[in-house]
Amino acid sequence: MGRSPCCDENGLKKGPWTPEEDQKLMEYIQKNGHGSWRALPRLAGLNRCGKSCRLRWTNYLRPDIKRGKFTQEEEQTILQLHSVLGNKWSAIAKHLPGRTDNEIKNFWNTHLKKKLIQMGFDPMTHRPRTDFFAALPQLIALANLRQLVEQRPWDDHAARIQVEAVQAAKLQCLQNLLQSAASITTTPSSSSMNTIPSDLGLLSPPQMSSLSTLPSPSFLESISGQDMVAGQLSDIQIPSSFFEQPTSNEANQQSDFTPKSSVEGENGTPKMLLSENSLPPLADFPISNLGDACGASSCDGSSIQFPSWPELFDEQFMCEFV
DNA sequence: AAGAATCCCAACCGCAAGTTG
DNA sequence: GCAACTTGCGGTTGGGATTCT
Repeated sequence: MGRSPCCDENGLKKGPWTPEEDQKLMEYIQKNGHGSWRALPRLAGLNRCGKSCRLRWTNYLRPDIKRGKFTQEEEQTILQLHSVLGNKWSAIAKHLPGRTDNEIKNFWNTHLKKKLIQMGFDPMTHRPRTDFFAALPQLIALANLRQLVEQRPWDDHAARIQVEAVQAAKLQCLQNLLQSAASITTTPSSSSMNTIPSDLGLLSPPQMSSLSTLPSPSFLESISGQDMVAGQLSDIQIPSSFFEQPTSNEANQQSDFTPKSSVEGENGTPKMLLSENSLPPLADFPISNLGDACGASSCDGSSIQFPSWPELFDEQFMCEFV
């Protein structure tokens, strides 16, 4: 179970701070500074561990702390900094005077992250989500709901959503297969024909451009009927990096967003990562789950089971693609 | 009105980096 | 160089508040 909690030692108090404790801590620090946090509780007459005192001070009692709702400007700043720095909350907090890393982290986890996901963006990369199909059932359900509300028969617009979705699913699948083929030529010992490792490299830019009809935020916006996703868009601005090709700096940052275990092979040699000029991976979507209400993210680095060719591609589609 | 579900955030946990002797 | 100690950081959680059914 790991080491025992520091505050369990000597029966030190845990949990919410009382106003009396706050008062003691504040008075002591204002008088003497915090000095050694470990020694502070004893000197201040508090039955807490130093760590608890430090957190209470830095996250709550510090006089320069700004409380209350985050402003639009702060929200914008957090989004921009997060797109560059990732989950470096303390670094982000340095750019927001009066805000603590904990507060920013909470705000991110409870508000901004959800907004980005709802808008179809990957909150870690700040780029359009590649597992958009995970949200497809919800989108279709919403389209249905809208139809019910308006008491109208299923209209062309909603039908078009389904057509586009199927088309995009096919493109997605095709890309996976192309990746598979590429991996076979480069890694002969790789997995079986029907199991595509999701950490493969990407298609080259020309190949990618041929798949550029895959869903984008504008697509999401278009299928929203101007009121579904657009409602979310109205109160949040899209970070400037969303539709740009990644810069080399961004590519370097990628390692911050990716758990080391999924980046490095067992012997520590790096597996194929995003190339500097590539778009984000499109292969994270488990096709076999199409139509299921999936979780918020499917970027789990696991393998993807593929259905057989005939199930997915009719001749007409292949002709269109070719 | 009441119970269930969800949201929110203060606080905790544990790891890693930095410091000291 | 090394071990012990301290501090900082990011992820996670418990439980109160709020909303939904």
